[in-house]
Amino acid sequence: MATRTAAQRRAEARAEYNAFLAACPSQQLLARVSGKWVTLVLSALGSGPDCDGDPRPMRYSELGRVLAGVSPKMLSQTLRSLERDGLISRTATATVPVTVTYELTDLGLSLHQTVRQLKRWSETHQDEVAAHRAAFDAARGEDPVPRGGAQPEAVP
Amino acid sequence: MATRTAAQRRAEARAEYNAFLAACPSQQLLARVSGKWVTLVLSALGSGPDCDGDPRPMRYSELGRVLAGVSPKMLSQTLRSLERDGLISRTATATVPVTVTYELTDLGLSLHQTVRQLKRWSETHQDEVAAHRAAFDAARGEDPVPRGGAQPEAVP
DNA sequence: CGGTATCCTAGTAGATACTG
DNA sequence: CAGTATCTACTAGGATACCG
Repeated sequence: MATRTAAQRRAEARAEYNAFLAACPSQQLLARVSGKWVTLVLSALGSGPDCDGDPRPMRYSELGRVLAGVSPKMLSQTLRSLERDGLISRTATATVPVTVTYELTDLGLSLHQTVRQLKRWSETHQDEVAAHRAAFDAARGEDPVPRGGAQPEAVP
Repeated sequence: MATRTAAQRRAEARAEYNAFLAACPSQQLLARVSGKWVTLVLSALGSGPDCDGDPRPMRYSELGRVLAGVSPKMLSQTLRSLERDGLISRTATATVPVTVTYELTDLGLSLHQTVRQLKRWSETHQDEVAAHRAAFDAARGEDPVPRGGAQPEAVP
């Protein structure tokens, strides 16, 4: 029969939607960039260790020092995924001990520029957001007036 | 004594770094924007249900229909966090049944513009990334030459 | 030095059911 | 219609130990 429950209809819709989400370039980019260390690696390679210089290649251990507290696993994983997407290039020199450097590609550099735009927005508006957030929290804490939805019941 | 293990030093560094990360506006923004439904809500409110119109207010259930497959919980949660940050505004009209509409604020609109920049980048470069990715995977699959690190052992 | 392999935890997304 | 409450599942992130 053609009758479906709401849950079934949602499940079907979700199945279709997954294809859309998977195909949607901006969602993919967000998934790539939203990793905890991705933007930090990008910044380090794009603006030097001091975050306000020129792009330059860096070694694995140097990145590990700049991104304080990163575990070897996450650093490896992040670098590998960025390399996979052609955003950074990896160069191994057969010295002893082996020397490996990472560097932004042109593609990675262009992404870094775009991310800087986002960074600029957040720097410009961070206090606005903070103010809204504080106001919102204060309103909910001190004046819990019902806003149409259910409100947590006060002590009887 | 002042001697610390590598793990202890990393832990300390991480503790300091957390403050930096928490304070870093761009990281905060990314955390805010990288939620699965955040950008979709932003797009829906910023470009209409067809994703290529003008910004206009939408109702809860309308958003639920446009963002196919979203559960009421996630929709609520996403809308609430966006409202908290002052990116959208919520308006409840005391009709029966109650009518609630959501709308981008100026702040939310400006963020939407910025996110569109990111979207543009991903649309421009998505095939480059895909090509790199394919090449990388092919190289690893067909020519597993050791690149300095350990390679997964073949069957003995 | 530059990683990989293994195990573990904690936060986030989703299903389901219920309320004003 | 517009949510809230509760439970479960998944996976990103991290600690640890070890190899080339």
